Amino acid sequence: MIQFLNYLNNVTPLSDNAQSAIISKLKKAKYSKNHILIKELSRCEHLFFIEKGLARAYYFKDGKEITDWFGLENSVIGPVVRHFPTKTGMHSVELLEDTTVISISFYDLQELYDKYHEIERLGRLIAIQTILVLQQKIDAIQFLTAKQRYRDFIKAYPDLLQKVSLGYIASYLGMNQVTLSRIRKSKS
Amino acid sequence: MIQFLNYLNNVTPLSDNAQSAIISKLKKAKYSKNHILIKELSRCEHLFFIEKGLARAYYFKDGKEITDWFGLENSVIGPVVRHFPTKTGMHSVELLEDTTVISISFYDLQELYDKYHEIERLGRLIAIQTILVLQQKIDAIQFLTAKQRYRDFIKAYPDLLQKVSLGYIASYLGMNQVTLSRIRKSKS
DNA sequence: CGTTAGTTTGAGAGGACTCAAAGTCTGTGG
DNA sequence: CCACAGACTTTGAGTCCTCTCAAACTAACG
Repeated sequence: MIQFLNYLNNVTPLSDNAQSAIISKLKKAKYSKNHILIKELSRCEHLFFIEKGLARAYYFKDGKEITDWFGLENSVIGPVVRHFPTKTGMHSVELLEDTTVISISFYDLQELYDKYHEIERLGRLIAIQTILVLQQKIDAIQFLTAKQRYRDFIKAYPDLLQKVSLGYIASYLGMNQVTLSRIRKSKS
Repeated sequence: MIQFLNYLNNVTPLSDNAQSAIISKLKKAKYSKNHILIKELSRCEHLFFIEKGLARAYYFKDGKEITDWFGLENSVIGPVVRHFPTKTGMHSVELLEDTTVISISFYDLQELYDKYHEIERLGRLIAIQTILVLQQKIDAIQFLTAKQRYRDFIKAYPDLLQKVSLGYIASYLGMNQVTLSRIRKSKS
């Protein structure tokens, strides 16, 4: 569990009290590749932390699957992607490798928010980090060409290229899979 | 100031204590049209609430001005747009009408966060609202055509059309001003 | 090996952009 | 009260990026 606490302390330092309160609510679990960790994100009752492994969030848009988010090790699912109902429909999270996750129920989380001011702060700061990520994403979609977005992606996640199929990356980058293939070919 | 408190209470109900603590830190001011309310957002020391009037946030991208955000009455500047340094450079807020704003310094705000758990929660919830707005924006840019985005804009802000010049709206919607002009013409 | 998922390639279409010029509106000064 | 400068909007022509549809490959797995 130490890894998760490190992650949290890195956002904002927590007291020993708060830390052990958090620990008492955590559960660890291991799932294998292709497991659907979350069927319907908006109805998911838990927040997850990926200790080891890899995940992706996706949904359907006009019959096509859109990958929204990649969950590398040491990332949190819940605050990061939309965990609110959308008209778009199902938003799911699938594991792309054997993965160890740590979870806490939203019920317990809410209780911790109520009880510990500092945990509430933690939540605020994580939300703000998410805002920054989304703003960067907006900039990328709005101003960069498909080629530039792909290049940035390679820089940011060099190892994902091997692990993840082209189609997932293409939809993540907001472009057609065919387009990505051509871009990759034309490498330069 | 009651209007601002209503706004806040609407996000999450605040105790009388917290409310009067907030009130004691607020300042009201009135500025006229074209006034630059914030020169450099990332260095701005205050959070603003628009009680009456209209504002826009903008920045420069490759020499062109991009409008990022419109501040209608009852909206907050600070958490809503990026108030963090960006490589992009200057991010400013300009008033488009004579405007009454209520402000609080970030220093005081931090103090309130420290002192009142419930205000920290308020901050968290406002951040989450912002996340939702940004996700909608991403969906719009990524999946809707320029025409559709314009239509949605008209629905969402019907009165802004009269008040704001085309160029601002175009960049807000992530399209060329010339394109917007054609779209508007082709109405349907 | 055959079946299926995933990737590449080709041809053609369309949306949005750029550059450029013409029109329109608005406010100020003569 | 008119005229003109400056700002904003419209229109035209041409280009490019990305998409779609379709078909050919390739790789992986049972």
